[in-house]
Amino acid sequence: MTVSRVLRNRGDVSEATREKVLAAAKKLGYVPNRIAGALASQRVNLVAVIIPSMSNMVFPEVMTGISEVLDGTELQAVVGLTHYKPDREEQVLYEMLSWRPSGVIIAGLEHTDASKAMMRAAGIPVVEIMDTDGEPIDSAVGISHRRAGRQMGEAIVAAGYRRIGFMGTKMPLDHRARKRFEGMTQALAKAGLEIEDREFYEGGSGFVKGREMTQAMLSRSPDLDFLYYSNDMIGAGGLLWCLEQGIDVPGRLGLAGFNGVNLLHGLPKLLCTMDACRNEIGRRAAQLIADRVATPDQGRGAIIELSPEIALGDTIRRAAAD
Amino acid sequence: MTVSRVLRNRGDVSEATREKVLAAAKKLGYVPNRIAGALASQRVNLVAVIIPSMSNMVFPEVMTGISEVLDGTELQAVVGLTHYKPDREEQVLYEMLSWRPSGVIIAGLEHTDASKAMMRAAGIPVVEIMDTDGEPIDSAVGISHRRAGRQMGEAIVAAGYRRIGFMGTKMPLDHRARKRFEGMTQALAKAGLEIEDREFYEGGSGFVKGREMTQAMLSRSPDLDFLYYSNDMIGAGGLLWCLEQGIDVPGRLGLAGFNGVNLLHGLPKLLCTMDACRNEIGRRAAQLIADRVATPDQGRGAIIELSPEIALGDTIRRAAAD
DNA sequence: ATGAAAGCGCTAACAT
DNA sequence: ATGTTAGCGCTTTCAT
Repeated sequence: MTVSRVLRNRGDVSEATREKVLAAAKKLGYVPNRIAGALASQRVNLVAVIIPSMSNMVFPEVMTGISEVLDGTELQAVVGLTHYKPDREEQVLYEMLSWRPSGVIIAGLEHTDASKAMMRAAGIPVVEIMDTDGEPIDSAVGISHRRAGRQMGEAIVAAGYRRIGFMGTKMPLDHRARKRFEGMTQALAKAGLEIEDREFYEGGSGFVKGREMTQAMLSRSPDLDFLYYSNDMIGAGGLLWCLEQGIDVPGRLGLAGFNGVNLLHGLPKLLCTMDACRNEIGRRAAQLIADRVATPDQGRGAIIELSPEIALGDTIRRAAAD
Repeated sequence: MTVSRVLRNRGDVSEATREKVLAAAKKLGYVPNRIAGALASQRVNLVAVIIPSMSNMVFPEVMTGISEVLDGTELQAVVGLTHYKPDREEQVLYEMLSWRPSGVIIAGLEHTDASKAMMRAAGIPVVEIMDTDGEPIDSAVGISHRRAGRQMGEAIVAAGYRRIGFMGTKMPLDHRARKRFEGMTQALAKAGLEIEDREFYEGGSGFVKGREMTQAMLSRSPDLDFLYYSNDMIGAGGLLWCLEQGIDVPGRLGLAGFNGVNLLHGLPKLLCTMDACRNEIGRRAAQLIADRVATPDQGRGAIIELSPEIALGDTIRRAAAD
């Protein structure tokens, strides 16, 4: 009836009745039932966001980017966490699609066949984020982690380092970390080098982890002259340890991380890193969805590859050519 | 029809038909429409989680706690962000309640009258988290920030510090930070002391912010012998700066933060802090909701106050009584 | 500018 | 063990 029209600011309703309805609604604490609304209208203003975790630095920032854009629209993000498990991802996706969202933003390009089938069958815009090394189902926004690893490898070689150690998470399913590692390996190989030592850890990434691993690796392989960390948190821990030991960074030993975590600016030395473009990825992905919702038959299959630069900081030698 | 029964594992269905239905569903990529289901059954397995932000350390950990518990149930968290703005909270709440969730977990005890009315009228379990200094609408899980501030103040006084400076966010609406500040002031007053200098900042909490503020405050008030930071990130920045300046910490100058951010273990010195019990708050709140959903007429109005201890660390003098 | 009626895709209760 | 029927609370369309 008329009430419905008022609450959606739709159709022609006289100002008088309009106000009357609004007043009554407020007094009764009436909240409309969107479930019924969505069922009747076949429209749901929800965007499913499916990401591995909230406990590292990266995804909260992606979420912030998504919110920045969606807050300017009718759309609402709904988050589901997969904990890097493909079958959990499948289940979360199923749950979310059962609410018939207007779009899906999902981390990564690797999914189970069932997940892919569901996303294709859903008939809604799907944006795969973080990574562009692979074949997206529909659209993608991210960076090439393989290239990121390669660029860092090239920078390390160019700076004159030769004996490189690697530290990362023990996560066979963190495809992006794997791709960075592959890129780095490839760049080193081109210079006739190999990773000399490596160490993998489980659990949260804190400073302590970085310290412990660095100590372990350097006592095992004291001749290393560069340490590449798969994220900035452990890199920062390693940096603090090295400085305490009086190790000359970046002269005797170079260090680099990944992610470009701004919160860490303010360490005794600025860690060499590479921005993962977290906020921008979130914003661009949300924009893609918003545009597709507004204009359903445009922009399918868009691929946006961002190109972060290395931030050299103070932990890698500058101008080795001098 | 029967299909519905199969997909919900309900009622008596023969194994044969069951399998047939499942196979067909999988092949067609069929995902049931929960909107219709929810409308028909008047049950929605969603829990609305309403928090200020995702970009500091605290709420992602609360979310992790919530997920840990909810993952063992049929319930699903749906997050809405308020950015510390009461009217945005009201709007987000309205949006979420319109989906008729099974429960609400909301940060803080301060809400607009309209928000409170909505929550009371919703007829579902509501758990207000983080804070217990006030009157909850229904249940609450948190710590007393006033007491936390007081305890820290007492510890500072007991350690023999006398000239205290405070640094916090310029956030009139961060009630918990405000309550901690009040508690601290009160404890100092009892010892005849006052905060001698204070500084407030805007924007993200990074190490750099802590460094800059510490430098500014100490050059303005060089006689301070203790600095209390409203969070660990800026405290860590301050600590790093002080150590670089060669300031004797905790001898000449004591430092303390708040939150108990484990990621920061591994700094050159362990920052004195107080755990905000983020993960446990999330878990207990989720448990409260889960229990109420299982047994609707039990546990209304439960108030769980957690009692974190001060973690002295290395930045406050021990055993001043010696 | 307002009212009336049909139906969105399920679940619940009741047949069979 | 399976089929049938009547809504759930809205939106949409058509009528007034």
